[in-house]
Amino acid sequence: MTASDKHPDPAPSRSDARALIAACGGRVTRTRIAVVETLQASAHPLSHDEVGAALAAADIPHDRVTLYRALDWLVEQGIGRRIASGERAWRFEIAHGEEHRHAHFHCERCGQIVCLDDVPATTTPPLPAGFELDRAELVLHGACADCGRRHVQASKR
Amino acid sequence: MTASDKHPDPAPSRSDARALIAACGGRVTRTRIAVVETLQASAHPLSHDEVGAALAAADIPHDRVTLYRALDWLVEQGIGRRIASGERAWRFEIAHGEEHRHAHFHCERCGQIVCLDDVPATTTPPLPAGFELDRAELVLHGACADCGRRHVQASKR
DNA sequence: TCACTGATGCTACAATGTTGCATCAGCATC
DNA sequence: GATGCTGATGCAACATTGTAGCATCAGTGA
Repeated sequence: MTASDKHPDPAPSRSDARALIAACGGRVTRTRIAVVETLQASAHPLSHDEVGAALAAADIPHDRVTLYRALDWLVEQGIGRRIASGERAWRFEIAHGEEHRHAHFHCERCGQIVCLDDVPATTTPPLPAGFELDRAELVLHGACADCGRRHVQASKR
Repeated sequence: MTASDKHPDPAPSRSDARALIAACGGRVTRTRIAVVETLQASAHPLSHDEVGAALAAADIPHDRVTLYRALDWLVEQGIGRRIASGERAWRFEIAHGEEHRHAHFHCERCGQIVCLDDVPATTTPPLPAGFELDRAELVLHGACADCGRRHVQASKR
């Protein structure tokens, strides 16, 4: 993986993950460190399953339920963010503060989720009286560059 | 249910539902008619489960799988629209054309989804090169008027 | 090193959605 | 109105995603 694959904001490192977790008052465990590092190293939000696969690839033993709980804990602490991708499963990414809340693009051909760092998800729409806005989620659906290209080529044949 | 509870656009009626289904070349069946009428009569998107409950209340026999297939078919034909509410289950509403595509509000206290007819979901954001936009989904999360009020009252005590 | 307690790793279960297949019923035709 | 074709239905089984309960393990402070 190259630097350009990574999220632009933080330079992920083992000590960063440990510090991040410890700062929240949680225990610094193998699973949590690995989950944070996996999310930090990914350019796009990962599903629970993808995080699990990454841990397995790194030979880090883990349990499905523990992973759910670790991800939930990260979201609860504000370290992580949960995204409804439009598919059934949640996806998770590292939170970079409210001001960095961005829209996501969901490719309906390959299922990939891409962060649109330039497209803010925060809006101040006219809500009915009495409604309180907590956060906005903007998900764009379509075809990513790779899939769109493949589709054009296929239809040309 | 009063008129103000209903979606503003079409005046739902049995013949409407039949015509809508027949116009797509599909067979006009008991289940499909009931599903279309249920969605038309609702002011907000319904989950599969809620549609099933409505059919049960109307004494219309139906199967869970048939309901899934009927809803899928409606979406496929452009009669219905599928919404990822942020919870695990899909929700469905009657589609009123692309120009009526609107944002939705998800109340995190009562789980209700409200259509924000005045807030368009369509945007033309700056996408990376090669990306093709199909549709945008904007979901706002927070507390609806009822829940927000209850919360304020509870915290005053 | 020890004790406390939060985190983990099991099993079991719930909710939501899908697949395969035999049967039924809508619709066109006669 | 009777008939046949085929799409729609109903049922059982299964897949995926997420949650609950509980015994055990391990991080952390003393």
